[in-house]
Amino acid sequence: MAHADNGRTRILDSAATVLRQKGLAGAKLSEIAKGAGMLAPSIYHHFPSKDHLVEEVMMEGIYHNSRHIVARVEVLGPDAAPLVRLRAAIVAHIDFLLSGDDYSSAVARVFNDLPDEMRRRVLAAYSSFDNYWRDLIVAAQADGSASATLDPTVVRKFLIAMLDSCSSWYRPGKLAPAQIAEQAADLLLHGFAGSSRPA
Amino acid sequence: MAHADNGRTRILDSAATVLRQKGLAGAKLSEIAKGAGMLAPSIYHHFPSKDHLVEEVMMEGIYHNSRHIVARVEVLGPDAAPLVRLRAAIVAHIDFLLSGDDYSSAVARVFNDLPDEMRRRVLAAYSSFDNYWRDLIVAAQADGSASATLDPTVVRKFLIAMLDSCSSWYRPGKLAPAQIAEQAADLLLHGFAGSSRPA
DNA sequence: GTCTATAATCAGATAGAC
DNA sequence: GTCTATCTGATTATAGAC
Repeated sequence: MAHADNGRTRILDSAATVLRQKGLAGAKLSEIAKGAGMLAPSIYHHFPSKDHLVEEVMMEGIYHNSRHIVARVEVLGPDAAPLVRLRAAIVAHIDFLLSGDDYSSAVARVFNDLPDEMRRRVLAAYSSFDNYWRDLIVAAQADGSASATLDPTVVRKFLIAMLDSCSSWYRPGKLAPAQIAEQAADLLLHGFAGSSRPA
Repeated sequence: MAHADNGRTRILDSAATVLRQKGLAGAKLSEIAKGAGMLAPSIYHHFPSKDHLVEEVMMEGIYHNSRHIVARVEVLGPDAAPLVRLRAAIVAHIDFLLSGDDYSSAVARVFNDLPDEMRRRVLAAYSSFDNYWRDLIVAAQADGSASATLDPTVVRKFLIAMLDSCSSWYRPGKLAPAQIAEQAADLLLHGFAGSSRPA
């Protein structure tokens, strides 16, 4: 299950790994092919172009990520307090990113470098998930447990940027992913100011 | 003063603009040259390679940015409360980024794509400025006005990632830079939770 | 389905005239 | 100091054998 052994999936897995590490322009087809145990031209038996391959990695990454986070939030049930749900989403997002999912890390790394038309399509696919974050944020404001003076869109942009940045600076050995996730949630929900914070 | 008219500076200005908009791989020498009113090979009269040119843009960007922020913080005087100084730094950083400085935006955009050796050098140049942020953070923790349970390094990474993200999603016409800056400072210092915040 | 050529393209870099 | 012309190298993509 971890490594599907058909060629197409091996190529996708390898592409996600290389894209995550090298970025869009740095991801050469020859290296992707090597990771899949074949040579570059063989990729064209499975994908019509590099762009198509990259786009499929992006779509997979979005799907992996959103499915994981939604599952971790919805297990709390719809009656959980909005802030509890939001915290769960934050922790799940970092957890997932740092637990090494190459697909979602690849999205975080190369999204801004995508060709315009492709970025539009990927963004469209992302929008339902974006709305999920937005709903979590707005729900907390609606029931009075979060600051209504903050713009929900700005909060979401800052939140996602902050969380996504982890994959570029996290190195195993110092803080564990779970600790970083807790710090992110504390910082976002309660802020840096204040000598202690509510439990 | 806005546009120095010697060739070398025109090339640097154009490179910063193109790097900011297109990223590292997307920034072609021909386009940089066009922005400077010349053709690609002429660049080599002023710079030995594209890498040298890019590195100089990065160094300028760091210098611009740090000088601006330090000035806006230090005008408060050393006796200002640490949190007041930190807030000033946050506001100044966003202000500067969104006010359209191409050099510092270029740094935020391409830093992660830089070749390894060059990224090390740029990071080294950045480290004194990094320490400046760190000192602001640690000072607030030391005098009890900020949470001591948060790791200063993690706070700094999250903070910078959040602020730098502005340049990729900000569009004139909605919230003004000053408003975004205020929201960033409120979110970071006081958090999203809480129905109101201290003045 | 993967391989060995090889084409087509493009961008960074160089040579040398003006 | 900038140009025209050209070289070099890398990379995506194709053709066709096995």
